Amino acid sequence: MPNITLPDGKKLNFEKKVTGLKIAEKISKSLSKQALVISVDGHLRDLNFEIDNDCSVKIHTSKDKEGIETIRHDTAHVMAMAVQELFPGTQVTIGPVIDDGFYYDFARKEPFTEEDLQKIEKKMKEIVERDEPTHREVWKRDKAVEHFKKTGEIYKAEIIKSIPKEEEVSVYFHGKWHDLCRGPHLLSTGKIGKFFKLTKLAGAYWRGDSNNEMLQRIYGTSWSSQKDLDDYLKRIEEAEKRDHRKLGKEMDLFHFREESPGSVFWHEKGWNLFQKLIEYMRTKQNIAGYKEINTPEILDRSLWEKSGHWEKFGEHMYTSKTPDEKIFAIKPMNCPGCVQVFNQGLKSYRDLPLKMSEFGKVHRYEPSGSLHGLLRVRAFTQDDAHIFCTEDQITEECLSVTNLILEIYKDLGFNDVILKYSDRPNLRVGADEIWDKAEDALLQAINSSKLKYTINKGEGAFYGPKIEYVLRDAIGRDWQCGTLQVDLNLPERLGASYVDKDGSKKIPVMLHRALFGSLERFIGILIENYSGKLPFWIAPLQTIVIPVSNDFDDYAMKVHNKIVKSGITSQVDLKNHNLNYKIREHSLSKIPLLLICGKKEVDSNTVTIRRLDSNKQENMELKEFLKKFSALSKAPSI
RNA sequence: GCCCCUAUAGUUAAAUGGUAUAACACAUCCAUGGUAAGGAUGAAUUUCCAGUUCAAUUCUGGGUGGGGGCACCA
Repeated sequence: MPNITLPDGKKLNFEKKVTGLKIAEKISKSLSKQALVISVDGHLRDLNFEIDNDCSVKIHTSKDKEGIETIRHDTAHVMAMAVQELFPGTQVTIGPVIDDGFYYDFARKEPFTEEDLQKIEKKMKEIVERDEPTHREVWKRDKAVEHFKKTGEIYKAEIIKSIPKEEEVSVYFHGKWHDLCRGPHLLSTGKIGKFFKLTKLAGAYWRGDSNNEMLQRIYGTSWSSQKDLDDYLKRIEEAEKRDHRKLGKEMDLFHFREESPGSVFWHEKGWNLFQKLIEYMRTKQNIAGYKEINTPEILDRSLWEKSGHWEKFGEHMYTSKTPDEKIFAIKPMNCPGCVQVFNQGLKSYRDLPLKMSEFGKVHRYEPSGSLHGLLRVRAFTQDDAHIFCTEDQITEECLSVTNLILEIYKDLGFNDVILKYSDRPNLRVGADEIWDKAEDALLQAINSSKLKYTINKGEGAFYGPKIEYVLRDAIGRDWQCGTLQVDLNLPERLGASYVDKDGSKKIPVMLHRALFGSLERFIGILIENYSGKLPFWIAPLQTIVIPVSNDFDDYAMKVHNKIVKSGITSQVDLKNHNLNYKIREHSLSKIPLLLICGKKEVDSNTVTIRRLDSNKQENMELKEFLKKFSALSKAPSI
């Protein structure tokens, strides 16, 4: 007779077979009400799953990840039910749980509309009201395939074929409606509650493969209380408010236009931010021993053929034919150009490691559907560098790249960084021994960095393993920015070599690295992270000087000129508006410092500071202000 | 690239088979002001190409861009 061990170690003994629900009832009335699913020896089961052996269990409520995910999974089922009731002939395919919600993919000729979503939601509420009971059946594979084929559910039949032989084929019923599903599920449709919302319509390929037909996906979210649902919707709204595309327009940083989709038109303020970041990086890299170079944007086709890009990357490359019929490519990467710089003159082992950096603007013909503001563009500037070194130097160089990245992210307010490590893919170049070495070296560097990391098996580049640096922003989103790749291929292809101690020619290892990745993308991330309120040292426009009335224009100009001389970006606002108006206007455009100048300031040779998001006034001598704030114009670590 | 949605002034929005409204921004004038919108006046617009129609910004088709996803991100 089953002996049930609870998470706190307590044991309960039952006379005969028992279900999760019974166990919950025995523990407490409130638990039996809140119980959603149960883990039995680590396997998630329905609450009416019959237990007849000794085991450990944990009963899940909406407070657990397992509980809330089951609610979402059930909501997906209820949605599919509603869709099939409203639109007979629609086929269901898959409907998994995702972060904060769920989706279900449907096959139907006519597209769903926004109004359909309302109808579906209404129908879902009806189904919740009907409180259809759930029950689970295990079917024979053949019977299941035949059944779903007969009912016109071709996709389901296909899914069954791909279920591993040793797994059961289970079918869940909610009332009469049923779906092939692994489960577990709640006891009835009423249990999901009413705190759900269908959020968006989308297309999605069957089995995620762009060669397959496109299905219609409906996304939704589902929670265990109205408050959680409201909080979630609020969170989405807040994230929309910090959208860099919106803020970029409002703050007059940049714009995009039809003539060049995916390329940025930088305005004065945005370009200032861009240049500040480059200046900052340049300083950091000089300190770290990099030599900055610059290589041509347009290079002859033959170089790209030699490097392998023509073949492997050709469809993403812009090309250009000259009047005399020569074909050039606009560089999609900086590496071949950099290797050519390395190739100038004989290099000795004493020159290694040789770190060459380049703020190189590259162009890639990205698929139109992937473009997204600054985050995915067709023309962007990489903070690129290539480190030529020996195999023995890989670990040390990787470690120093990692440290540099951490310093830089920290200066910019990102302290939460994780690594993604990708090792050898099936399709690759180079001998296994070299891969062994490269992977060991990278792993050593990762381990000594003490950062958390994940392994992406087989996801490395064809020419070598890589690390990707992922930072977490102020609202918990992860962004992959920096990357470090070991290249065992390109130096050889382009004939790079150095003279070793013994006088023999050797091929150097090349490390590709980028810290921000793309300046454009990083600026997008920065804007969203700070909601546009960038720290003083990096702000696109740091101060605006405002005279209290026109009588003080001269003094305001004088203050402005001194500020500009001290290296702080400043504007002076002499427009015909009153003080309140100007303060409101410039606060909304997120200028960190407003300097007010009136009679008081003129008489005492001071300025009155108003900081963004504060209504305090600080009066200080102009000299003191210049000293204090030009120091604050530097990055924290410089 | 694929699916769906979408395109009105500098921006954000409204309206209509008979060429369009508002707010903010902008310009001029008045007001010269002390920490988040002072007042008056003014100028300015239907994404492009076809089609239907007496008439298209509105309806239909297509192009292009934008948005949400999918795929892609070497």
